[in-house]
Amino acid sequence: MGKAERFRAEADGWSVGNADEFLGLSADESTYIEVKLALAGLLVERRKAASLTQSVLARQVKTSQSRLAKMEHADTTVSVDLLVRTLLSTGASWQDIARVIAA
Amino acid sequence: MGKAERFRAEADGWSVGNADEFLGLSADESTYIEVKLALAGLLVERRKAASLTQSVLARQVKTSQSRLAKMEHADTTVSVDLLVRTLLSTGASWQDIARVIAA
DNA sequence: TGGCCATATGCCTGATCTGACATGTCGTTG
DNA sequence: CAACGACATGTCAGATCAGGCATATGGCCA
Repeated sequence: MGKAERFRAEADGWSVGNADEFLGLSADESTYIEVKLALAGLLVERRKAASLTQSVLARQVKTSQSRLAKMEHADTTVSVDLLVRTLLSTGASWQDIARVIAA
Repeated sequence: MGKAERFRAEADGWSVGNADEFLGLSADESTYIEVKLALAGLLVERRKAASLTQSVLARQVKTSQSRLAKMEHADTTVSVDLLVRTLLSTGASWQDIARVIAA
């Protein structure tokens, strides 16, 4: 990743749709980012639904508020791995995960 | 991870179902492993469907035969991240991914 | 049996990720 | 405006992962 950084800035605000050809991202790269964004979105959604602050949720899932903030923005320093593990520890099921990934 | 290693031995042969309480795995841990196994399975499936050897596919997706072998076994040194990226670069869509994760 | 091919495993090195702290921004409220 | 709470961002040490070489194992067939 790296080109993804420039992309991220634009992606803010959760403009859901097509990341696509913003700047020479291959189809695979943008799909990968979209998956991350989808997972990040689910995380925010779940936290809000439970009306928790980032700090509180962070404590519950054993990470820091700052990392959680990065997860919610699909920061480039956050892997799909971390997102999946964190979602699961918030009680999400793999069906929940599949659902958001399925667009 | 770590407990997961012992688990892996049993998981071989793709006994799909419940990894569950094999040895003190929390629900989250086993769900995480099941997701990995599902993705790994899809990878094998796709490779076989294209009748490629690990070496050939490895070259195509720019990795090594050994790492690909580990991916197909959901080895503990392989992350969900790598599995997802590799699947995408074999041409899988995120729907394909969602489908297998959804059990 | 020996050679060959496909796959699996061990291991090391460099790359990337994770957690956490410190600090910054923004919005609200007294 | 000052103080506060919630969220965002920069940074870095330590942890984990990725790539790939070397080698091992397991068919298969002459």
